[in-house]
Parts: sequence; C-alpha cells; structure tokens
Amino acid sequence: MRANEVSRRTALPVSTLRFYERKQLIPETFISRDENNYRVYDEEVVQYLQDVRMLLTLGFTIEELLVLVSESSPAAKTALVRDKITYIQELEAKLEASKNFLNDVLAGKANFQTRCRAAH
Amino acid sequence: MRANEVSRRTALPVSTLRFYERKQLIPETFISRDENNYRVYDEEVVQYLQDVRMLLTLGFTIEELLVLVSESSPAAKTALVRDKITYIQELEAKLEASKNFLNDVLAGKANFQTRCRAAH
DNA sequence: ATGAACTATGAACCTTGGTTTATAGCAAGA
DNA sequence: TCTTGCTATAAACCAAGGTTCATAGTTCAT
Repeated sequence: MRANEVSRRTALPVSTLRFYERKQLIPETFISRDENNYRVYDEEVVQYLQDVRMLLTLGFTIEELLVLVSESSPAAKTALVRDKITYIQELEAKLEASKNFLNDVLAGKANFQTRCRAAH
Repeated sequence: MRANEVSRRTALPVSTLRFYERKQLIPETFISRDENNYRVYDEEVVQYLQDVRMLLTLGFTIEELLVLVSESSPAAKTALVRDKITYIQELEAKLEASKNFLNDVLAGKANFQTRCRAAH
C-alpha cells in the first residue's frame, strides 16, 4: 500500500503521514521501501493510525504517544494511560457542567451573555 | 481593581489578561484607566474571565468567543452555541468509547499495544 | 511517449493560544 | 529616598501540530 491509499483510508493528508513518521510515531515495522525508494505501508498501519488519531483527539500529545509506542517501561506506559483515563473522567464531568452553562446561555439565563449584552 | 488582583482572583497571568484584551475578548466596559494610565478592572470581569476560560477549555476558539461577545446577530450566536453543544455530545460519546479502549490497552487487549509490542 | 498524478526530501511556513523581553514610568513601605 | 514591585507598550518569541514549497524522479492511462 502506498501513501496515497493510506491517506484515502485514514483521511489523513499524506503530509501528515510524513509528519508522524518524522516524529517517530509510526513504528518502522509498518513501513518499508520498494525499489524506487517509495514507502510501502503495511495493511495494519490503517487501524494503527486510526487509533493514533483517536488518542490525539483525546488529548494525548505526540510526546506521550511516543512513550506508549517506544520501549519505555510498562510501568510508565500504564501510568500514562491511567492518568489519561482520570483526565477523561474529569473532562466528562466538566462537559456536563458546560452543557448546562451553554443551555443557560441559550435560554438567556447565564450571566455571561448578560454581561456581553451589557457591553453594547 | 488592578491587573495584579484580577490575576490573583482568576489565576490568569497578567500577560494573559493583556493578550485577551488585545484580542478584544474583554469588552471595553470592563476596563477603564486611572490617572496614570493604569487599567482599572470592573469587579464583574473576574466571573466573566472564568466563563471565558471555561469556554476555551471546552473547545471554543477565541474567534468563536468574539462572535458571542460582539454585536453579531443573535441567530449567529445561538447557532454557535447549539453547534458547540452538539460537538460536546459527540465528544462525550467518543470519550466513552475511548475509555474502553484505554482500559483495553491497560488489560493488554487492545490491538494498539499489540502492534506497538510487535514493533520491538 | 507524453502529460497528469504520485512519490521523495529538507526546509520554510502557518495557526492557536499564549509568554518573554526590552524599555520606561508609578507606588509604597522601611 | 531607596528599593522592591506593579504598571505600561510593542515586538519578539515559543510549542504543538501540521502544511506548503522547491526541486526532482516515477507511474500509468491514453
């Protein structure tokens, strides 16, 4: 599979594939080269990249993912994942509160909008 | 109230207060100047800034908040808030799935980690 | 066998949300 | 009054996560 097809199947621009590769975010086992030096991607890279995208969306940084992908100690990886689960749970709680706030804004009940209106 | 106190009460660095002001994110009504050209902040700005921080954390961009704060049409503001509520709901759904994924990673059940291990 | 589309590389560039620096004028307690 | 700390400004800088550019070789349908 070449870059273009990976791009199609992951919805990531080819430039992003290169960017991730530069960052060492794509283990070498997923990529080889053909006789023209073109990258040849393993089928599995598609699912892998989808996972990476999900984790990035979730708030993992590339640096953090490198820990998961690298040969860091299992303890370090576990700690990282646990921290992130905690972070997600906190985020979920905040999101609940925020939805209420936004609904109040819609209903004109939030002070925020009152203050904004007062400004004009 | 001067910058330092606003900073203390909002936990935002003074540099950030200036940055938000430069971006027009702080309505003029909240800030005046004393005889030395020092900014004098209204009491209400503290709560306002806390709301702004929350909305930024939520995924609003500064550009979007400017729409809410500005004299844009109420329809535009309402649409923006509705979009964001939708976005939050989608995010919540994704977070649920992601927690499961991360727990699988912890349990060694996720393909992601398998692939990472395979890479070494 | 040719032109449009794909691939390669390194380096420069971009956007967002801030922070830091350089320079200078007030403040306020010891 | 001296010193430490707050205030002002514009402009430069930063980190993250990518994207674009310049240049050159490759592929494939027509």
